[in-house]
Amino acid sequence: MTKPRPTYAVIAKEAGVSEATVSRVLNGDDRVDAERVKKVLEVVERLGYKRNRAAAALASGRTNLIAVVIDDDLSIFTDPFWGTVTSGISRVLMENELQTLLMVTALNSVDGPVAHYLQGREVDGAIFLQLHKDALVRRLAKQGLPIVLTGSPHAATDFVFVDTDNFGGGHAATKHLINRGCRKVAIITGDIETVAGHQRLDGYHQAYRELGRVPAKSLTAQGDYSYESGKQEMLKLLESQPDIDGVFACNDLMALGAIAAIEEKGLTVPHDVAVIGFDDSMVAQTSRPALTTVRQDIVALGEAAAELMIAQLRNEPVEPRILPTELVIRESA
Amino acid sequence: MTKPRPTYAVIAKEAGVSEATVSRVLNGDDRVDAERVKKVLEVVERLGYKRNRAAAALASGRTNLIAVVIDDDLSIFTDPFWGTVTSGISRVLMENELQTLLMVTALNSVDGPVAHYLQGREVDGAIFLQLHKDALVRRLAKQGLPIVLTGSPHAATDFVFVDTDNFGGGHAATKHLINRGCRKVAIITGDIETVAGHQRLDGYHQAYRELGRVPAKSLTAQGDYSYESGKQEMLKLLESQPDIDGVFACNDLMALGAIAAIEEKGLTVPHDVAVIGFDDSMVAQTSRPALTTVRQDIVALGEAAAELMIAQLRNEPVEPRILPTELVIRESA
DNA sequence: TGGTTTTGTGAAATCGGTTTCACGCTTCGT
DNA sequence: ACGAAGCGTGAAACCGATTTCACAAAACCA
Repeated sequence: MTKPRPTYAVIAKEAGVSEATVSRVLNGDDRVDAERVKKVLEVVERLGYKRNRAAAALASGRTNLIAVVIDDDLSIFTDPFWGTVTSGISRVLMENELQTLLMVTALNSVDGPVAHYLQGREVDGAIFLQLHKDALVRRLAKQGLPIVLTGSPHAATDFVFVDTDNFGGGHAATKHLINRGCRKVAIITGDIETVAGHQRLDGYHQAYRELGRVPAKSLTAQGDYSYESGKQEMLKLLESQPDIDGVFACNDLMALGAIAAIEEKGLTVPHDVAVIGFDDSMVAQTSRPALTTVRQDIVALGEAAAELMIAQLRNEPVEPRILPTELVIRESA
Repeated sequence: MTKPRPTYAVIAKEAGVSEATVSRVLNGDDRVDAERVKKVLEVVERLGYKRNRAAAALASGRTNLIAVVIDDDLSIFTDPFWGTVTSGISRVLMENELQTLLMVTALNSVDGPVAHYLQGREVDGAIFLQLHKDALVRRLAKQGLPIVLTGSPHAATDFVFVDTDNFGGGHAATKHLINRGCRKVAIITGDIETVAGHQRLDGYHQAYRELGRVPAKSLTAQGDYSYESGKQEMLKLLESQPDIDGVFACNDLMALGAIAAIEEKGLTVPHDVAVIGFDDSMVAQTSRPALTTVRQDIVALGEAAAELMIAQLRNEPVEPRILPTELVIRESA
């Protein structure tokens, strides 16, 4: 019923060459007689040959597998972000004959099963989504495993990474609020611990600085990227400073929370207070008022990560990549 | 710098047994002398041995890889659903020493690279997200590849699948609307081609039937799961039948569209028209009014899929699994 | 007690590619 | 024109596990 798949032995015999030559042809070694190449390819085609990856991996030490590691802190359960990035990664890898090994796990320990797995040369490289405790990544890098991070690393390390231009996005958002006439622009940050969070805040400061002004400390509220936190922080801001007329929330969810808070206070968006979010997630398009927000191209982020990985595998020089953002103007600001 | 990882040869020598015995110990073969087992495990521990999967795969024919195949029709780019399912799958697989191979691709052809890959025994099984053209799946199944589908298959095949109780969800939603006093309940369906879409519609009909009534055909509008379609269909419904006082939209996005349409007509939700969605996605919690919706446990769906796959690999009997839904009552109905 | 079955074990074959190496032949430099 | 270098090629070693098979020792049976 299941006829055995052909092997090099069969192909070689059929084509009248050695197995070594078959291997050369199939791996694109160019110093093989053109006639033989043709012959081998013809046989391969005719027999519908498919290389056995396990055997190839064993012999060559290359698995053609790239791990995509996602820290399982529940964010994946509700945030479409990671799935989107991953799909971008996967597509590009696949185009380059690489497979995506997905690892969703709690990465707290430097010694968990994932760590073991990655150290075992079971994959040719690893792409980390979100920044994890450096320890593991650093160790893997030292072992020579090609690594790409999404999101800027904490310290000024020489890790290869891709990231959205958080600074530019924060700057553009704040600038837009100022340009449309806002005099007192607050910011609701996300987790300040993350580099992305800090960069968006820096962008906000920069926009103020360009005006020759410095935003009052009291205009900075710290949320945690949740709807609820956006609402609470906005309420607090408005109570202490009722004349706030613009808010940059560091993600869309908090922006929506902020809008809820503003309307609860009897004010309207954007007339009394203009609001800008970050991400251009699905909620931004469907909310009312529709949310003005900073769009980041998430698929492109994944694609860039994959491309950097591939470049590393080819021993090409690689530079970190910062992807531009785009301000999407809707109704809220 | 990189010290070579130990192999069976080393372990065997160190423990004073044969490689065959090492293999037996590490694969849980129980007919090995207890003393030797202990000795081998001790050496394995001491040397930090990690099995080389490529070699194991080559020798045994088992790869310990399970493919998760996602049809790349853009839905993944915006819908958190698939990422969530996948994370559930991945977690359970990993707990069982299986790895998740992610394949995001256009599956239209029965002959694309993915098809080749899956046919090449490069994975031990495949989990399909969304129902694809049966042809490929059927072929793979015939070849003996263990398969699990998420979502009910079209025909009454004997595929193993997991699905949400779409019928029950549709029924519960409609029932709730009727119970709260709605006299004329419309439905905005999703893609009627999909089984899930049909089942939700059936649930709606069943709820009516239990009242001894039959819903007018004109109360059924067909959307495509997008916000825009929900809005358009609702507008049309209200124009032809202004006395509609309840709507069951087959997903949250269309429910939000419907709400927008209703309010545009100068009516209020839920006072004039009550609205229920499906999914309990993030937008349901953050919309105003907060959306009453049918929650499906998406992570559980993934976990169930993985469990069914594992059962198949163990040659245990498997039954399709239908997961219950839960009506989450918020403000819109 | 003689013979048959069970049990634990190791030697060796095996999985299916990749890669090293040596060899013969062609090309090049002087 | 002669030795050196380069090129294409196949034989064979190799990657690191699993699995078959044969065998000795122990357990079982009548």
